[in-house]
Amino acid sequence: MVPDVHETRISALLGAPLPEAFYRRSADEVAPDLLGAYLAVHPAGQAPRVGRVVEVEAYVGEEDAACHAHKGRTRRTATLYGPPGTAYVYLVYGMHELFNIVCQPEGVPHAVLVRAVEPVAPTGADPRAANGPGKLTRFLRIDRGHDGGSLLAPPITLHPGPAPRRTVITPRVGVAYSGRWASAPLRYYDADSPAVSRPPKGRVGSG
DNA sequence: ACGCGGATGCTA
DNA sequence: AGCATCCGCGTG
Repeated sequence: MVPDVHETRISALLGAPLPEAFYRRSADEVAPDLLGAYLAVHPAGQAPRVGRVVEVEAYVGEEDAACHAHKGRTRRTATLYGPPGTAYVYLVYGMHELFNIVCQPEGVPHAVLVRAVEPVAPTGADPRAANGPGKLTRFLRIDRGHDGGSLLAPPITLHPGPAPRRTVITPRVGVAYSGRWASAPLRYYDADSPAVSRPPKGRVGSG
C-alpha cells in the first residue's frame, strides 16, 4: 500500500510509543495520564486508525470488587496478570468488546479501561463515533484477537498527545454491584471533549 | 450440565 | 424503559 499524504500526516503526529515504565504504576496513576494520548491501531493492509483518549477508568487489583481480578486468576483474567502495557480485551453483554490496558508489574492485576476517544484518523468521522467503550473498539477495529498483545509496538500503540485543559473525576460507570467500590472516584475524563460517553449529570428523569 | 447476569448501545 | 446476544463463572 502506497503511503499517501494522509498517512504521512499521521506518522508525523505520533511520537515514540509510551514505554513500559509508563504503565508500570497503579492504574489510578496511569489513567489520568492517559487522557490526551493517541491510541493507534495498524490493521494489516489497512490505513491506520487513531483516536485521542478522552475518558478512562481505573481498576485497581484483586481488592477492587469491580475489577475482573477480584475473584482471582481465571482463564479470562489471566491477561490482567501479564506485564505492563498489555492489551486486555473482552466481550460484555454478548456483543461489545472492551479495550483495557494492563498496568503494574507482572503479577499485579491493575487495568485502565478506555471508555471514549475522539476520532483522529481516518479524518471526517463523526466526532462521536467512538464516544463509548463498545463504540471505540468498533471504530478502531480492536477485538478479542488483540487480547494479551503488547502495546509497546504495533499493531496497537499509545503515544503522547495534548493533555486536557481540565480533568473531571467521577465514580465508574456500570459497577453499582461493587459495594463501596461503586462510589470510588476512579473515572477520569476531559471536561472539554464532546466525545465523553455520558453527560456530567445522569439521565435519570428530566430534572 | 445449567443458569445467571454483566466495565453497553440502540430504539421506543 | 426494554432488549439484543454470548460467555465466564458458580453451583449441582
